[in-house]
Amino acid sequence: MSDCISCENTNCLIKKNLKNPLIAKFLDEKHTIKCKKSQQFIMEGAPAHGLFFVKKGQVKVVKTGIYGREQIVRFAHDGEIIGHRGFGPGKQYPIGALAIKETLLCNFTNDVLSKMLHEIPDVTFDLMLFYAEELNRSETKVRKFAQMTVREKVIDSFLYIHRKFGQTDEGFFNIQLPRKDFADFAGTTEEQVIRIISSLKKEKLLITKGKKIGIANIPLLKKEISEHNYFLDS
Amino acid sequence: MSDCISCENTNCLIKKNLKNPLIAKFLDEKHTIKCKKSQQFIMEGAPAHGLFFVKKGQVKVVKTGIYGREQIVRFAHDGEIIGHRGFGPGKQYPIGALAIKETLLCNFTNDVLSKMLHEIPDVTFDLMLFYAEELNRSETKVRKFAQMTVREKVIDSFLYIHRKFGQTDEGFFNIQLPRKDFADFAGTTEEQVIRIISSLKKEKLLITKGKKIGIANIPLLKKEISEHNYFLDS
DNA sequence: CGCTCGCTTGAAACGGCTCAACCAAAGTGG
DNA sequence: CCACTTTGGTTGAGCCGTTTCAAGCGAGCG
Repeated sequence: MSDCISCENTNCLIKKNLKNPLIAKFLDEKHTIKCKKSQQFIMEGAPAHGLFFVKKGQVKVVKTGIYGREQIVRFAHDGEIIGHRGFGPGKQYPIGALAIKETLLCNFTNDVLSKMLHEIPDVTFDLMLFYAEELNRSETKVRKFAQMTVREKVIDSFLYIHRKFGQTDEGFFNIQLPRKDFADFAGTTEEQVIRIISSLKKEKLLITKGKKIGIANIPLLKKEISEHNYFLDS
Repeated sequence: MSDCISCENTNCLIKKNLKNPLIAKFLDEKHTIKCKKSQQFIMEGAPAHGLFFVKKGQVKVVKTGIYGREQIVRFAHDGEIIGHRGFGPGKQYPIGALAIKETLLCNFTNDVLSKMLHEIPDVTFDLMLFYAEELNRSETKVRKFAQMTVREKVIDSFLYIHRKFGQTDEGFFNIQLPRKDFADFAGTTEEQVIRIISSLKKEKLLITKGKKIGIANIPLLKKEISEHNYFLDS
């Protein structure tokens, strides 16, 4: 079993409030779940049974859209929250979630969580701030999807992945994703992503080795999208 | 001055918690502001000085995007919150807001609000739920923008406006908006909106009279977008 | 060894945007 | 009160970016 005291995820909401004496009793009600690669642990539309924290691993959050087209909402790793949108009585999860690689999850049921939030205002406040930030990100994304060209959206996705997962010593992303996933995240097609990767390679902005992708020149790549876009973060 | 006790906006966060004895002292610190038509009361990028509630009126929330293109984030009317994304120390408003017609606003400064949230957990909890809902809406919108055709996006906007503002006895929207605003909301151009209005009129799904627009057949119009789209709300 | 899966490229078709001209209604000033 | 300007709405034509379809390639695996 995983205990929160020795956990290293300082960005975790629970970890932050660990000094609060009220929180201890809730920690006993936490479940730890182990997911294999590609295993789905939240089904879209299923009744919500609580909130997940990524203890260690990588997760993608997906949503089926029009024509059954898959949209990747976001990626998550250590310390991050998943399933927070299923919170509330009788709610269903509006998204699905699956492990990209072997992943350890902490789970609180809705009941436990609800009690915790009503008893510990600090946690509620932190969770509120988290929602507010997510909202920011999401609204920025709306703007991006509405106004960016496909090339810009793809570049933006690469920068997001790099910012979030970092790179290996060789300069490749610390996460393995098929081209299709980049497409589903950027909101375009696999072919477009491939074409753009090809041209970015020619422009010496990207490097690839098999399925692995890395950014060759971050400032220059950033410039590609920040030229006209005053300020977009996520 | 406007007092909350006689206020009719039962969906208002404050109104809901009015029975709470702790809330009274904060109400004295509320400011009431009157806005004329087209008057802007939140400037994008300005330091945030608090949260607004619409007491009575109609407001549009805008954001300048790429190439200075204006994006309408959402519309708001009686009882709704505006400027909630500027919450937090040293924050700036990420959006602008202006009155569509004469509007009455209630304003709490960040200081007052912050104290209130820390002292009254119920309000924090309600605000958290509000953020969660907004997040839902926003993420749905991401999906729409990513996958709908322009025609579908425009139809969807009309349904949103109708759902939110209702219609007059003659069957026109209870809000007056230029075509350009529909375009900025749906994420397209004025010309597209006009073309789609024209064809929807021919299909007997829409009626117009000058600038006024109304839906002739709601179920049929809904069917236009729900055909392939499993479930999209907002 | 042959099969499958993911990646890659080209060509064609489509949708949406831009530009430009035009019109109607409303507002303004002599 | 009429001519003039402005504002918002409307339509058509052409262009460009993106998607779709189709075919081919290479690596990995049973």
